[in-house]
Amino acid sequence: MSVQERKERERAGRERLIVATARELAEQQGWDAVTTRRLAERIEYSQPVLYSHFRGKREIIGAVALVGAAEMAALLRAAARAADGPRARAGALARAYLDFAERNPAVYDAMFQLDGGLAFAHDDTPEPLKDAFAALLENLEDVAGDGVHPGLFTEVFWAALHGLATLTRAGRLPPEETGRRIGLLVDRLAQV
Amino acid sequence: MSVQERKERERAGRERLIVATARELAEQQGWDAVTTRRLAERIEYSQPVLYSHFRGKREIIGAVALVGAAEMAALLRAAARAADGPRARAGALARAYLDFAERNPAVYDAMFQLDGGLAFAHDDTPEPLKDAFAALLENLEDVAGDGVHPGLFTEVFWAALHGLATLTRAGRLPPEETGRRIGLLVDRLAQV
DNA sequence: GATGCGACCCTAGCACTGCTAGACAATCGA
DNA sequence: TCGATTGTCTAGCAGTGCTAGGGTCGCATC
Repeated sequence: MSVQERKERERAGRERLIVATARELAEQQGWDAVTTRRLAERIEYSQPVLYSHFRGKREIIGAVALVGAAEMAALLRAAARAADGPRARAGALARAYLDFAERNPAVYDAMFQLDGGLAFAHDDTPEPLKDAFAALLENLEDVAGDGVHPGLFTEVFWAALHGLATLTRAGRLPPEETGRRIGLLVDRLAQV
Repeated sequence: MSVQERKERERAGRERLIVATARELAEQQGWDAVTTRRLAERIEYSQPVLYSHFRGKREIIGAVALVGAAEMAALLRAAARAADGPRARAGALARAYLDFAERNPAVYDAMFQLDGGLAFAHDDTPEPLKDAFAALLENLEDVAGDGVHPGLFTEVFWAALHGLATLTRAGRLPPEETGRRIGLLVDRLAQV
């Protein structure tokens, strides 16, 4: 029995290694550089080993996305905790969100740009994703305004942040003004 | 001389055919299905012909993006013209934008999601892209509010629309509520 | 401790991708 | 009519995600 447990531990460890290596490689050289061959070489196994853990490259991207979502949720909550008052919390949340996207572009891509084969906005949405949304929601409901559904407000707020994040990263928006854009956004969206 | 002119006309026509076919194929089966082989087969030429018009697949995507930008700019202006008053114009603009993204997902991807090798937010940004932004700007400056730079306001407004468009299309946001999200967004962002 | 079995992993290969070199044919100017 | 140039195609390269099959290792059993 203990032999089997050890094997499972080793398997789980190797799976984490795959995900961490994929993330690392993606951050270093972009997702295009994350090929199954290169990934296999870095973890010092052959390609087929990857497929004994994941159905394919898509699932690996999805796994990176889940890890990233958990990380982001924690960062968002920490940023919100450090702020005083609902409005300041909203601002801190927005800055933390864009900061995460800027510091972890590959992970952010895995979460929202690439196809990681993950379900969204459904009952079977993976927990880390729902939790990341919850981290936004619980810190925004106080500024949604009267008569506005907090969930809907959070969706709009999130979409705006997502737009800023992706357009900035793709070179569509000059990054120097990010701070002012956040200021304007929070100023207008957040009520009292 | 007229022979040369005819040849240039034919070349230009074939180039338009390539772009239109790429767009069509992408809308039908997604950009992944737009391979140089399939594209060449559809235009009834061999692959290398594509490379006599474009440096590579990237440039073809970029060409589709430019056509799309021109189309979008026209649609945005038409929608804005049909509305009465600054605020209603902003609303109409937002609906037209999301409508375009929903009706032409592949073109929208070419413009903002994929790498078409286009320069943005620079002096050498292609005219159609600058013009599409201008179409937003000229219909939003009246609702930017006092003391707010219209360009900055347009960027934020645009980012929010872009976020809604991409998250909705990727299944991250349920599409049923799109109308209410637009309502909330315009209601908060637009100042009288 | 030997043995048979099963889990595990690797080599090799498939069909596909974007892209290009070089041969060939059609068209043009003289 | 002939030579040169332009244009196009066939064939092939290196690389992609993914998989079938064989072989080797470590384990549970006798």
